[in-house]
Amino acid sequence: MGLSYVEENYLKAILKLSGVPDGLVSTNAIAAQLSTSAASVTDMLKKLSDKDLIAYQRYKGASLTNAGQRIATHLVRKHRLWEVFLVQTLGMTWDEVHDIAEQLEHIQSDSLIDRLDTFLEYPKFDPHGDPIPNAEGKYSVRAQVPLSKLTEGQQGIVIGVREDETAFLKHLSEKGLTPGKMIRMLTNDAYDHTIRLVVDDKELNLSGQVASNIMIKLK
Amino acid sequence: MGLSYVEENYLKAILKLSGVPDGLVSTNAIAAQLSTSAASVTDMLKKLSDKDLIAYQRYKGASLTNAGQRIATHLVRKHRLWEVFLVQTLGMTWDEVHDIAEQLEHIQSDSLIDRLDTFLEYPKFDPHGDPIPNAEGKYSVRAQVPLSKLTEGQQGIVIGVREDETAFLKHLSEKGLTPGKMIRMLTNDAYDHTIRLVVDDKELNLSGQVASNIMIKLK
DNA sequence: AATTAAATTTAGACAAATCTAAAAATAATT
DNA sequence: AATTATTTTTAGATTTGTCTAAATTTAATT
Repeated sequence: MGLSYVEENYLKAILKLSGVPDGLVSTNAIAAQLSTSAASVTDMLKKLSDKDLIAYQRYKGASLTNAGQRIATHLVRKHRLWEVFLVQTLGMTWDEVHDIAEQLEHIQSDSLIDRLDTFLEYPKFDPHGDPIPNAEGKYSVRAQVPLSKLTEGQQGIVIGVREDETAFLKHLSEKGLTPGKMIRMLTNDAYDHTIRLVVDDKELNLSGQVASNIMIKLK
Repeated sequence: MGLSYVEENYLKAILKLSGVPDGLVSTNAIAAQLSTSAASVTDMLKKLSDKDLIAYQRYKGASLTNAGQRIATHLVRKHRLWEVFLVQTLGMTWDEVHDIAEQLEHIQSDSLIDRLDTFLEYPKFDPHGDPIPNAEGKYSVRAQVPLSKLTEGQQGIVIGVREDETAFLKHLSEKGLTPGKMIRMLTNDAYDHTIRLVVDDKELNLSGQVASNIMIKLK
């Protein structure tokens, strides 16, 4: 028997939050990520622990087991392959595909995903610039740096963003900051974290906050 | 707020069973269709009736309201468009797509379905030969007759089947009876309902039961 | 028409996933 | 170290969809 939609979302959330400190993800962090209550998270952590998909200790936090990581990574693979399909094959825009892929990632069929991968010609990155794990769960890497780290005069290409909120992506689209765009840094003020840059021969201001979520491949 | 996965399946089941008598679908018929208990069906019928998606009278049966029919027809449209995608674009076989489409039909995004329809170039029939409702819910019709009605010497093309059980479809695939195939009737015994016909220059026997579920377009 | 059979509904219970409010454990501050 | 604040867990209730068993209604038979 497979996992429920909900269980899968918990595993994905834990994977997403696993980047931090010692790999232990807190109850509150998961609750925030999934917009649910801490009490609900505790219940589910027990359940996933019983299934040996996470290692969990009361009051300490949780981390994925190998089995849990395999499942979560496969979900990421499916999500990102579907995003490529939606943008590349169906012509949707960059900022409207996340919520649909969030549904499509739960479709159960390995044969379907293998064939989709083949049809799309084995893409390595999704439309937001994030790497797509292969069938064995391995990621490709690409040298990238947050836009906020660039110094005056440096140039590069937008390859992706770290957030996937629709509002944020729409905001960037309106400014012309979509993957593939060439940019050049004009001023990057170290004190008030305000940034000024050039895209498509137009000058643009950004907050340091926003800039730290835009990933650049240096030229 | 949209409907749940389960509610959608009930509406689809009622639509599927609506062909019969006076359009009233019985509790037991729905229970059999969905492999659930009659008691569960009764509960759900009340719920769908409260939402004005079906007209329901205790002990009498249920029928779809206009609103319910619209939703159910849209589900059928999504299911069949996805089947075309799976076969035509991803190269899956005729007999393995039903269960996957059963999941995909619940994905919520009108924009996605419109674009899929465009990408597939507005197909009118799915790989099993069933008509695909357009965005307004209208079906195309195609003159067709069950294989069991053909008389000796008549020829035609297989355009679809009535069943969608994987085992049944696999059985037909093995015999070479897939949509598009030209067939010619040899003998159709009115008494023991046994049929003999030619496909791909090979002779074949079929039971009347099986033949009545294979639809033919006469030449 | 009375009885039997079948279909349908009600009653009560259960599992999954969620919530709020209160209790317990851990972390931070004075 | 003692107190306060934060985080996490427990307790108990709720919703959705399901089930079995019993009661009721409708249909079929004798």
